[in-house]
Amino acid sequence: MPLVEEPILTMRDQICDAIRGEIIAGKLTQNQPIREQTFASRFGVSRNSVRDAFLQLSQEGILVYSPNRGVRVSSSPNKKDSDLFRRLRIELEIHCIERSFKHWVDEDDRKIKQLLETLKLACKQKDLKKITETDLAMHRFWVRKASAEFESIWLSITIRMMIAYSKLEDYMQCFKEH
Amino acid sequence: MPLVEEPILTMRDQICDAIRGEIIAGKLTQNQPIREQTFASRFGVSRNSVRDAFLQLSQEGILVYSPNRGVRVSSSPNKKDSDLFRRLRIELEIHCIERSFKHWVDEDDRKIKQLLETLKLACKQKDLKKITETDLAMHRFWVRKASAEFESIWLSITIRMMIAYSKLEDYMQCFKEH
DNA sequence: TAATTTAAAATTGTCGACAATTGAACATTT
DNA sequence: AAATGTTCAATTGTCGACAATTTTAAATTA
Repeated sequence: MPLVEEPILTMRDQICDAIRGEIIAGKLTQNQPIREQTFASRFGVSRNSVRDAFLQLSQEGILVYSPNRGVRVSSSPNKKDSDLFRRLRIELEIHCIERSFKHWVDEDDRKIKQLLETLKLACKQKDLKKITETDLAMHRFWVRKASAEFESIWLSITIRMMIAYSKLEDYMQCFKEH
Repeated sequence: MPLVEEPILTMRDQICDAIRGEIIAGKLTQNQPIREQTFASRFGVSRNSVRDAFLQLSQEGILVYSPNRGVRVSSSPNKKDSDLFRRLRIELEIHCIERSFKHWVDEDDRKIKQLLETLKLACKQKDLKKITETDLAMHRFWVRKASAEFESIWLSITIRMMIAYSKLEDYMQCFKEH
């Protein structure tokens, strides 16, 4: 039996992660409509599971849902909005760190250190896709550690920022904070 | 043709609103499991639509989802967490007000004034259910006016607060702010 | 009796089929 | 030609059925 309960990945979560990845990687452009059948065929599942994922991602804000018209990739927020998202995100993360500080164990430390190394390497290589992915994974790790309750809110906010910014400076800045 | 486009209410949205209402009204208690079939029968729809609503409410944080085990009403956050939620909520609402200020029209003013009257009355009668509902509707109104993008995040945060607090003082305090 | 195993019932997960809605191309009217 | 109406294909919405999983209850064993 594992010490820390690993979260069960549902089909829906897998599809969500895949779509998020494609959007962050820039494979899907802004306002592009996304069809249920396309992804159903790609993953070899029925439309129903894809539909679940679409609804979740809409709630998350990375997709925009219109009744009877399906979903499209949401457009990036303006400067003021993404500044707000950044503030909210930082406030949330600080809270999560404080909250999970006392439950911190060596295992976690190793995990974070490893992710930091990956991030450092990715920064040097200026591999934006990898930087984004690793950064997301790292922050997500300790937010989830604090509470699964926070994870969904945090993800909603962060994912919107990620649509907006694809600049290297932001990630350099993130180092400082760590 | 209406001047302002009214949002289309899907079956899913209707079910979500109903469940939110029941939770806020205290008909569903903390950690109580909720069955798909129960609500499917109640609304006269198939389990699929109810399932969609459950997933959305889980993403929102008012329900907690476990794979293969369904959903349960989430438990109320502790003091520190709900304080965080309150800060985030206020920051979001201020942003939304600033954002939508220039697009404000008389129609909106009337709507808000009317809601405020209802709220005042409810406060005098100490009708907690009605206070909560009206307060929610009012704030939601101008958040949505600012941007539908914000609405889901705002709702996630606010709904968590509402689970936590059912005190009158909070609502009296909200007056001051208006 | 307490612990374990087994069987059955309840519940969620997934699918394919069809209904309802939308969008686009084409035809009709003014 | 522009506006309106009509058909048809593509897409989403909903349903019922069955598979997979979990929970509950009963039976068995030590």
